[in-house]
Amino acid sequence: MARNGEGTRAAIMDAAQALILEQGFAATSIDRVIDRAGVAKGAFFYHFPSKADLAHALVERYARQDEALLVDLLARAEELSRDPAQQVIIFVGLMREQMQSLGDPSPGCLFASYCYEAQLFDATVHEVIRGNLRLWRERLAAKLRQAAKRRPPRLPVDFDSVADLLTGIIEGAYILSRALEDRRMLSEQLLHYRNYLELLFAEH
Amino acid sequence: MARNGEGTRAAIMDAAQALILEQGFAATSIDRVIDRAGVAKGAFFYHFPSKADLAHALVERYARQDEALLVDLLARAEELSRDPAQQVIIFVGLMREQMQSLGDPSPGCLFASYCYEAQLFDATVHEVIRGNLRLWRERLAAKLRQAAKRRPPRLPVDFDSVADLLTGIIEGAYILSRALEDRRMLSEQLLHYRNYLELLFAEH
DNA sequence: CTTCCTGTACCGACTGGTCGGTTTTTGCCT
DNA sequence: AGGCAAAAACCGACCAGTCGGTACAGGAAG
Repeated sequence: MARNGEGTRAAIMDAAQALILEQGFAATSIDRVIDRAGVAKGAFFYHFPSKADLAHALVERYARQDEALLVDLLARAEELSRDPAQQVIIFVGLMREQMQSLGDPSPGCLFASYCYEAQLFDATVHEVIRGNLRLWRERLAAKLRQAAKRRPPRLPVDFDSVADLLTGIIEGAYILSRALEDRRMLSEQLLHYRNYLELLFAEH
Repeated sequence: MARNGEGTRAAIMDAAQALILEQGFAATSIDRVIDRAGVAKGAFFYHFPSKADLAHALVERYARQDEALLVDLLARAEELSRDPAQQVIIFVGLMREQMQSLGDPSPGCLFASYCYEAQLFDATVHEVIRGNLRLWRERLAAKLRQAAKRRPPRLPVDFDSVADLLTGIIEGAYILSRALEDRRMLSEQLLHYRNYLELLFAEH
């Protein structure tokens, strides 16, 4: 490995992802990516055969980080309580912590960015996104079903749908936080999801 | 007015909006817009001085339709019940009807599309979006405050934030419905918002 | 005559992508 | 230890095509 292969590759991907979240994939030219990353054009096409391959590499990396976050927070929540309902509520709290620790740049989700430029990406890219969304649904819905066994919810709900609601609220809050330039949006909106669960699984 | 000025203008805007929701603003070239609209390039630049002006005209039209929908559904909800809490719940139900009546193309919100290509638009465009989001917040929060006077919520909540939750859930559901190719997402997710309100304002 | 368009030809800037060549690191031979 | 070729990592000029936008002559409808 001459020089710093992985480092350069990561620098290109970091620059590209930041630019894509600011202005979308189509408007993010390779020239601007390599300018921001501080590398030449040859370096880009050494690491990525085409711009489409960059898109694919980015969504796969993002999906891996996303899955790792899910697994990590879920494991921590499971250690902090024995009650499944409490575990989900704690999980939401940990997500709020996570969201608040995000840096200055207006936050955004690469999945959502891709979804609003859907036609630019091939089926394999969309399959990565779909797979991750289904993973969140499955993991959370399983917990919710456990919770419902101990204490039936006060309203009849589809647990897959309640699980989807969390990711939906997060995606929606990203958009609101960008449009209204209010970074507290994420944690405020997640609080309502927590409220909803608490009311659903309230005793009596 | 020779020929059909407003008709051509609308045809261009319809074609552009459809393309933008499929692939984003940057990837939507003027050539493809006029091709889809069935007009010549001269016609485009007769109606719009630049592509940026098209973006502005589109967001303003979308905002007007959005505001009209809000006012209409709210008025209908107010006629269907005297209780403010019930009015909001009915309003959510009317929104679900509205969402289900949307046509075949995977639905999306122009505001969200613009937000994920934020840097391509000037401040006036973003101000239109912000204004509309704030309008929804104000109108809904006012209703929620009325509801809270009659029956205090079971959990302490910020009503502006609860109002934002509705738009947030809708935006999130748009993304989920696109990513998972499931058109029922919109109405399912809105049902949870309704549940949340019912639990918040439940008697006893 | 004005308004609303068509059609085509054109411009400079920028796009994704190619390519020949250069530098750096590594593994191997002596 | 020193030398050396090959592979890996990178550079930057260059290409064909597309982009937003201009220009303008002409035609159809009110």
